[in-house]
Amino acid sequence: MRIGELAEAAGTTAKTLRFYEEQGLLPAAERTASGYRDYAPEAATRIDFIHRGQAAGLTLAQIKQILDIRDGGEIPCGHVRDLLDVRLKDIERQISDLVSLRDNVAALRDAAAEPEPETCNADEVCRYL
Amino acid sequence: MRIGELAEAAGTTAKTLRFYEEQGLLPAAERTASGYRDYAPEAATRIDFIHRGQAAGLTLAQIKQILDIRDGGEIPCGHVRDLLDVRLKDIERQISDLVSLRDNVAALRDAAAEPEPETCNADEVCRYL
DNA sequence: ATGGACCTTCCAGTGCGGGGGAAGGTCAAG
DNA sequence: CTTGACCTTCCCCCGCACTGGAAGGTCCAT
Repeated sequence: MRIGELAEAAGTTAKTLRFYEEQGLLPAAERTASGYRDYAPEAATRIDFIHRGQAAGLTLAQIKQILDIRDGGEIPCGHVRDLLDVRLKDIERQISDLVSLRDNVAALRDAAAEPEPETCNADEVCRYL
Repeated sequence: MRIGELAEAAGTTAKTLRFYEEQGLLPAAERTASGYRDYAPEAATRIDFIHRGQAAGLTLAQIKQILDIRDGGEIPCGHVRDLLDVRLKDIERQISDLVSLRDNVAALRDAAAEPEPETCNADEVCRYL
C-alpha cells in the first residue's frame, strides 16, 4: 500500500509517516520500481503503537527506545515499565505544580475581582499581580 | 547601572534583558556616551513584575499587553483580571487532562509491573502499552 | 495526450523563551 | 600599557512534533 493509504488507515498523514521514518521510528519502506514507498498493511500496527505511546505521554524519542529494543529482538517490557514509572512521577509533579499555580492564580484573580485601581502604584504596574 | 548589574539585581541575565527590550517588554534603555545601556535602579521593579506574571503562567506576550496598558497611562486591573480568568480556566483544564493521563499511565504501569513477556506479541511491540 | 491525484526530495517555518558564540569596543585596576 | 571583565550588535541554535510549500516525477482514467 502507498503512504497515503497507510496514513489514512492509521489515522495520520503521509507527511508525518515520512517524518517518523526519518526519525527512525519506522523502518525505511520498500520502494516500487518508480520510487514510491510500498508498505505492508501490518505497518499500521506499529503506528498504532506509536499512538498508544503518545497517548501515555511518551516522547517520540522514548517510543523509539522501545521500538529499538523490540527490533533488536529483545522484550521491552522492563524498559516500558521504567519509562512509565518515570513518566508517572513527572505527571504527578506537573499536577502538583499546576495545583499550586491554580491556587495562586485563583487568589490573584479574586483579589483583582474587586479592583481598587486608585490604590495601584504605577511603579509596580499592577498590584494584583 | 549597567545591564549586568541590573540583571543580577533582578535575578536574570543580560541576554534576557536585551531580549525583553527587543520584545517590547522593557523600554529602550538610556545609553552612556560609549553606547552602554544605562538603567535606573527602578528598572528592577518592572522586571519583578514580569517575573510575577510568568509565575502566574502568563506568556511574555500577555505580560506585554498589561505593560502596554500601564505605559499608555491606563489602569490594567480589568485586563489583568480577564487574563487571570482565562489562565485559570486553562490551568484547570490542564489539571483535569493530567489527572486522566495519570490514571491511564498508572494503570499501564501496574499492568507492566508483573510482566509476562511470553504473552507479548512482537507485532504489537509491547502489550503493556 | 491530458488532467488531476498522488508521490518524491528538500528547505523552511511554527511557538516559546531564551542561549551560544563571534567580532569588536570600553573601562578600571595594576 | 596591558589585562581581563564587561559591554555592543549580529546571527544562528535549542527542543518538540510536526506542517507548508516548491519543484518535479508517476499513475490512472478519460
